[in-house]
Amino acid sequence: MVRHNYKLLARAELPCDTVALACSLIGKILVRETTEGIISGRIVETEAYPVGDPASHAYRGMTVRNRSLFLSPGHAYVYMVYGKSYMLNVTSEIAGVGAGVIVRALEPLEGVPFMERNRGSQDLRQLARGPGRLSRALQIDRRLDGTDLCRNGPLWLACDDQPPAEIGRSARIGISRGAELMLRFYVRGSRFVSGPSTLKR
DNA sequence: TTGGCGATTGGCT
DNA sequence: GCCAATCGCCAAT
Repeated sequence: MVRHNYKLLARAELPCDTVALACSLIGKILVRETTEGIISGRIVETEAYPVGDPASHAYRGMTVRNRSLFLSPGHAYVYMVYGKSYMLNVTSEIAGVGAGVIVRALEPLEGVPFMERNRGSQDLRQLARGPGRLSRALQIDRRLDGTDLCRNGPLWLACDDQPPAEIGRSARIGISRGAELMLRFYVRGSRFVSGPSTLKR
């Protein structure tokens, strides 16, 4: 088994600006620690939901559901859509300002057998391709809402010395309001990126 | 209290 | 490619 060498990402390394953070998170590593072991993957796709964005859950202010979005940078905001899929976001902007970045896809690194079991599939490409699949693979649900991703714990962010990937930019997937904004970032050429092929160039 | 609607997915054509 | 499933949220009643 490949041994991966990475270290906890310091909060100071995270751009405060939402769009800058979305771009910066490409290539970083998401680490899930369970009692069974480690599951990790490299982030290959993100989307920014900045201040003033009509598609942002924070657009109409703080509610019981979205309050984690208003935490300081580097916290988890986890919510459910369509009654079945959990979405993981990394908060941005200073505390009190609601904004964040959704993590949409991972390239699996460690704990692939756990991911296969959690997803009920052995298709490596599909294990964490898409925000709902990613959460299922890493056992992410509302219990992890508000988690500090810049501290060792059940879920955290890491970086290694892998050279930066070539990053593509496009419109976001699956939204109606603010659909024209180019706020999606992804690794060009990665087969682990979600969405139609027209959004991978 | 209620009804419309998702930052999706998986199955079927 | 198309579409139903599924349920918590929240704006409007």
